[in-house]
Amino acid sequence: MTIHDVAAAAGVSISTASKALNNTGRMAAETRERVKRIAGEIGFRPNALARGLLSKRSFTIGLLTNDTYGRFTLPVMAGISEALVDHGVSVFLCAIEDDPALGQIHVEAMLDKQVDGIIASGKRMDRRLPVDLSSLPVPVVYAFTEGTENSVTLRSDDAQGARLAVEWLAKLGRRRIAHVTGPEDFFSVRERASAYRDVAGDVEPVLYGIWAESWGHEAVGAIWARPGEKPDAIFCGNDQIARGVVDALRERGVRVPEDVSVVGFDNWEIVAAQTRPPLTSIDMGLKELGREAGLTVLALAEGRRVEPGVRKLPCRLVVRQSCGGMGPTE
Amino acid sequence: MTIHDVAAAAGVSISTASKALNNTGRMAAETRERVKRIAGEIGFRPNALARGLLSKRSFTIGLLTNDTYGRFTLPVMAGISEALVDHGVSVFLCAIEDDPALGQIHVEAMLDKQVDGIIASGKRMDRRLPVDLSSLPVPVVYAFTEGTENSVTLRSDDAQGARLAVEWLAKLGRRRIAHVTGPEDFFSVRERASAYRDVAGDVEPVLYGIWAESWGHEAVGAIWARPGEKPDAIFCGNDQIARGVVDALRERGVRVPEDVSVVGFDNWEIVAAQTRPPLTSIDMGLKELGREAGLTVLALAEGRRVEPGVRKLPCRLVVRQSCGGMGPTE
DNA sequence: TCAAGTAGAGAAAACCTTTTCTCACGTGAT
DNA sequence: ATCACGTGAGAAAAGGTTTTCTCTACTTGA
Repeated sequence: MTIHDVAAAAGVSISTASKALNNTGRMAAETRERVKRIAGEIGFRPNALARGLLSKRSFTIGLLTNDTYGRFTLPVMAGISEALVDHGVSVFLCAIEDDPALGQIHVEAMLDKQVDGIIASGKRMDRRLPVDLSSLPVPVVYAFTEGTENSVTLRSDDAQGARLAVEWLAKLGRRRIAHVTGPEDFFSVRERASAYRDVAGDVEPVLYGIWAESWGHEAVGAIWARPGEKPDAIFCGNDQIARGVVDALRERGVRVPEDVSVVGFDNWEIVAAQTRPPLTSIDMGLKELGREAGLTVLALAEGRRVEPGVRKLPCRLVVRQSCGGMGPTE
Repeated sequence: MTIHDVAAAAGVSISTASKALNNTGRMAAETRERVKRIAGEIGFRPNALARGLLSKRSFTIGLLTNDTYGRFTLPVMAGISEALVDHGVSVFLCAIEDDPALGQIHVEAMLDKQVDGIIASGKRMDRRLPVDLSSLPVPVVYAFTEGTENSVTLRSDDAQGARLAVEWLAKLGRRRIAHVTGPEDFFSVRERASAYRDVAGDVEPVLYGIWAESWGHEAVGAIWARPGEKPDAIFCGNDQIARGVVDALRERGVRVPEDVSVVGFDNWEIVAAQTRPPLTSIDMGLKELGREAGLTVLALAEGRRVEPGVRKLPCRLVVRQSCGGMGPTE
């Protein structure tokens, strides 16, 4: 089923068939219509390989990630795919763990297949993928992972997200807002903590730990073991910690949200929705991040110029029940 | 950087260069070596599009899924990729939600790109993808989703998995084993329940509900509200339910695993490992499933014959701490 | 010394599509 | 009647690779 068959069936030459189908060239309107109709009838679909060979565009991009869980990559992937499917672009997903050799293999396989571009993603914004993408013959966009000098990098605005959370708590009348978060060596952690400090002041401490429920438990233990006034809100570094915090509070007889409001970060449905009460959380908009990354790499592939540098996309607050209050006012 | 360049640099014709690089044809060993060396030096990599155009093999396959979360698809994907990367095959991931139109678009895009085959996967083994793959010009393998008549379908052996769980509980001395599981209209649920019944007998009931922690809570409430003897073990339909069960038991002062052993299903790290105590669970071996699916579709693509029908892959028990006892004896 | 055979290497076709160039024919103007 | 021009359509090249066929020159055996 090639364009030869279409041409033969329509009684025209291959070139005429091609021009008819692509709406190019000059020809009688009747001819064009006839070719199109016949192509439709016999179900002709052009071979993308042949087309790509000539046009230097394969309508294919690669998504490289070391995020095994897919916690971050999957929403990003969904966004990319959603944005690009309309442009006829398909996406190679390459999970490379943290193996440089595997990364190299995948990158080479993609280059051989003439991908129009590569999006690099990861599980942590301040770490590089274990493979050098800085001098590839195709454009590269970094999404949710550290990019190289002069590259296009997309990330969520953690500071803005943190502010959103703390301001929401403040708006609900909370004054003693604590912050329980992940390891301090994460850039996101420092950024969120700093924004938290700006809005919440010095009333309560920042507790650094690990990204686990158990740490949320522990942190509540530590705070409530302390003499003096207790916090009336806890802003958590992610939803898992928040879940640990909520569970620990409940076990200790502290009511959420009546006595203490809790906000999580990530809006990881599976955690946030299953917590009792369900968590109000900050959504990093990973799908939008993916969409932007997809459109950006496409623009670069088409030769359009894109300003290099880091672009931060806004987070948004998702209100559930762990804070009390009504929906967001904005 | 094409084979032209290699030929020119080596002072041979294109055909000789090609034959040298592919270890085909007749030529002086010295010539072959020289061409190879030069190709390596100038970093020549053959254009897969041109190669595919001729060979009718694109070394590309598609993974179609409607599993948005990626809970099931991601491990399957990892297995596929792991198995196929050695063969130079890259994988298009297409998330089609439950949208037939979107599915159609993705399938057509993949066919245009001349994929060598398609693997269909889903979030539920007894449901079809919302797109008909029964008469495609490329081989199709179904993994963790219902296939069509005469297709190759891979699934996990839920009955065997359930037996594994219940036998483990029995081996630990548990005699009153209850089963709290998901909606009865799931095939897996019925299969697991039936295997449970075979091994555990009629001592305790099967409680059907939904796939959520809250149902685990509720179920414990219902069981403990009942007069008479309580179960000494609960086999749960998935890890989320198991987590709800464990939490509910703890809240009620029932000790896990001392008083009641709990086994989950899915071995979803993020749930199983964060539960207190961490869940012993049944792993469906999704990565192996993916690996098998990958190798199978590759075999079909290469024209090798594969027996159609349903192939069940074994589950395995992953021991953590929610049952007591030591590691598995087998 | 000549015929037959073989090793080594190149020419050309094929894969499928797009695009540029060329050509034939008909129309309108002079 | 001749010229210029526009219209419609086909021929051919290009893209990068593989594969089959062809050709030359040399080796071997008689």
